[in-house]
Amino acid sequence: MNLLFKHISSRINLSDDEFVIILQQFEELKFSKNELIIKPNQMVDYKFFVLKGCLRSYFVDLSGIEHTVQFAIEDWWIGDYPAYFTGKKSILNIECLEDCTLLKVKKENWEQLYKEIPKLESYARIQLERGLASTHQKNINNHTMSTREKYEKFISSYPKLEQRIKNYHIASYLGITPESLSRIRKSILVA
Amino acid sequence: MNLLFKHISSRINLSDDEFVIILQQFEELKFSKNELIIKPNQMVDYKFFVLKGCLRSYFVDLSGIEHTVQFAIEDWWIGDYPAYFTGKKSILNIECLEDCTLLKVKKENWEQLYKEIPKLESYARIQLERGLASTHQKNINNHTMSTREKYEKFISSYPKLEQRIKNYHIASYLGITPESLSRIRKSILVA
DNA sequence: CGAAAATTTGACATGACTCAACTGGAGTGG
DNA sequence: CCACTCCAGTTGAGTCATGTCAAATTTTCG
Repeated sequence: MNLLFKHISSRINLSDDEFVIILQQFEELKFSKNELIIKPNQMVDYKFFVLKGCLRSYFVDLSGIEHTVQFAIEDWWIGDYPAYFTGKKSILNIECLEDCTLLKVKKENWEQLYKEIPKLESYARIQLERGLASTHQKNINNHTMSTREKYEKFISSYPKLEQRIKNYHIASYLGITPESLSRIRKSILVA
Repeated sequence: MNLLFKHISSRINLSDDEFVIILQQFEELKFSKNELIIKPNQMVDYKFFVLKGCLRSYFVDLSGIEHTVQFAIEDWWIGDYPAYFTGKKSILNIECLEDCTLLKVKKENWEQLYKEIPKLESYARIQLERGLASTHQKNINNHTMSTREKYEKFISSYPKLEQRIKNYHIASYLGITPESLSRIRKSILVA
């Protein structure tokens, strides 16, 4: 079964016919490992659903340091949401960490679907609510947990991700240096 | 003009009649300074719109330290969103920092309104999108900026808030101790 | 096998924390 | 009007986690 159908119909009731209408607005694209599917300073009026592969979004600060914002694997949405939602130029890079197969949809087409299939706006709202709740939780964890605890939480929350991702990307996601992560990993092994 | 009408109609077109229907689902409540309008471990199937006053939401970690998540003044929504969206028990306290006048709406009534006034779901989605975009931005700032820069950004972004709020609440929002904030303020004065 | 990439280790610097003490202002009661 | 208390904010000293920079080691992959 199509991963996107599964994803949407796990949140709202969706007929096969309706899904056909939805899928018509999507474009299936393949990208190679290391390719950047979004670069900073672009108009980003589209977002992606991952059918296969692994990606990360990150931004580069003034010192040239990369900060990973999000990872995505099969069954996840990914995009430059600040840009997508506000219409401003992109600030993120989105990079394929593996060869990827993605479904791309333009914002205007996606929002047009709200009119044809109103309950799709409920799906969108539910997704946003979950995103906001999890971002809130992540913020809370950021303030509450030690770096070590954040790392342990990350690998226990996303065991599938951890195996597919370099440690320095995890470090960049946790907001620490690879050296610090290495020391934390060592201290966990010893204990 | 009613602040809530102004808020909604700045995002979507809204007739007076429709607003009457919406307002019927709200309850106006007054609270005193220092009152907690939400405490942890409650069911929170409602949220608030601020007509007057100043509030903050915060949680208490295992060490007993308070972490301020959000401030709200006139024209802002506030609630325990993780609890509201997920249906789980609350984790936040929401405290009145001044005497407050609030509009309360229950989740089920609010969502019922989506059926009567479908474009209200667009309003909800737009609010969520902005919330998510600003939370993303806040996360980015957290990783990019020094504590001093975060403080300077806070007071320049919310000059009205700063005057109404104790420094130790700002410190708690920035995730630092009041002592550290004091030292940062001193270093800014000297420079 | 050999080169490049990823990870680990060491030495030192730094920013924030903790804990304790002190300052200054607002409000209160004698 | 003064003494007292409370609260917010400031200051000082010592500690610790993480950063930086450089080098060594291990892993990956053509």
